[in-house]
Amino acid sequence: MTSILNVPAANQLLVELPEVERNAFMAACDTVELSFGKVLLQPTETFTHVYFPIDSFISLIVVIDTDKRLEVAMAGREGMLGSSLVLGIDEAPLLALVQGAGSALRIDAGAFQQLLLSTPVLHQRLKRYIYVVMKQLATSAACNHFHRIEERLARWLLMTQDRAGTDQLNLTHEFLAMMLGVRRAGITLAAIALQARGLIRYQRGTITVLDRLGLIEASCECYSDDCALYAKMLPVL
Amino acid sequence: MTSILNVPAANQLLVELPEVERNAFMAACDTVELSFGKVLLQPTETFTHVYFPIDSFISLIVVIDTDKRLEVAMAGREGMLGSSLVLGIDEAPLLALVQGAGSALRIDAGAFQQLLLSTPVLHQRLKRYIYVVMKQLATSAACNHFHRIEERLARWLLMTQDRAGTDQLNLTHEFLAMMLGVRRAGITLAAIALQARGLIRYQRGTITVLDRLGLIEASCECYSDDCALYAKMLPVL
DNA sequence: AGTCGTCGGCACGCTAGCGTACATAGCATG
DNA sequence: CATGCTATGTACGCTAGCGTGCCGACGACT
Repeated sequence: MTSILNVPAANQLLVELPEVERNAFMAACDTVELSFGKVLLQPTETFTHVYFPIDSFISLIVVIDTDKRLEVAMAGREGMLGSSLVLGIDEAPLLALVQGAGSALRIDAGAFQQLLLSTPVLHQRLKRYIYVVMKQLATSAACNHFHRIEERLARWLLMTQDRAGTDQLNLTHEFLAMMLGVRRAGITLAAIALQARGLIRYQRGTITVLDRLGLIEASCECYSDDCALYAKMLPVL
Repeated sequence: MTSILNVPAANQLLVELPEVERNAFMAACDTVELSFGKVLLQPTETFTHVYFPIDSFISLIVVIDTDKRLEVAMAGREGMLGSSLVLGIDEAPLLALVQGAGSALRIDAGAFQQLLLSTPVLHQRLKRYIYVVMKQLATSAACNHFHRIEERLARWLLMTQDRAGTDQLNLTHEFLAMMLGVRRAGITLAAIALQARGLIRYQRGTITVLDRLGLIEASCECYSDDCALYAKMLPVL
């Protein structure tokens, strides 16, 4: 268990807060464990809590027609689930699915909105985060449209690796297919190609990143662009 | 020229403001004419002004690789250009292109941020607008990925018609191709199909919507979904 | 009236990815 | 060790859309 003092630093949005804000935040939150596959929110559901992942991460998914799904954003230690509440809206826009098990800081939705009134630094930082997410959503739209499965897969693996903090990822082709909105067989082909290039290795539900730099080259620009934007808007001081 | 009293009602985000807020707003803004094709902002450029279209409308476009472009959002009388400033960020995330000539209310970026401090109703309304845009960006991502050109074209024409307020649209296939991120020839085929179904008629740069309801049926759900969300989050009282 | 640039129709072969189906192989479980 | 489930490999024909290039038609402008 992480010590109380370190916890706020574990989520990037919460680092470097002034003492007062940190204390107020810590008083209002608790730590929860998120288990893989858990649906935290269905679209249009009302937020009961806001989550700040520590070593867990969450997929945000657009659902069209039950069988047509597409991940459009990810929230791990660099982000949060519930940014709509920063805008004063308590309705979830997307399906939120726990994609990496682990812990997260959790705050009651009402308490969170209250808290924001007295924590201007945090508030400002979260607004910047929303901006980043918006731009990433726009980029994703173009990426999903223009880029090939192999590039998109590479990008997705990198994003996941960043959030999982390990080069071993527990993922099936089936799952990846849902995330990227493509056929399972399409993922298999792309994965074979990436493996042949020596960038990843995988077997029965486990993918290992072997060559991160190579994978970055194999991915579309969108990955680096996203990273650059985040670093620019939400620098870790 | 629209009368001063009516102007605030001309943009949907500005309707039903309390007297005080309306006056403060009117004092800070002026009316400008936007001409077709004008680039109001390049991505990463700094906002100098915020625009609230009256009968003009603006395309927000993701640019990847110069020749790969995709419209991801539209701002007409129902929206605004510069919502990032509501989040305190003065950087434009996307390319903003005037797609329909007409007039718009314009405010200096700094004055706008000042104004928001004393106009809570407007501020809240704009935050709701940002939420709507975010959800629309996510929907667009899925739409561009899953839906066929013909459906997307139908949707796009409907969205444009709503903002143009006329059933005659001045659009070339070339332009539409850029908006949807597809080939010009792809648009031609889709347009032929829609015309054959009696939903539209067109000739040399002009498209006329003949059967709006039919066009809604021909479009993907995304159109109605977007409309429904807007109506729910930003009702015109 | 003639000229010329723009707009739209169309056709070519090509690629990515689809839907589906079936076969193999790893792993857990009894 | 046998069984059975699940993950992966692969193959089939098919479709949407691509890149390109060419042609005709419209219409603005001299």
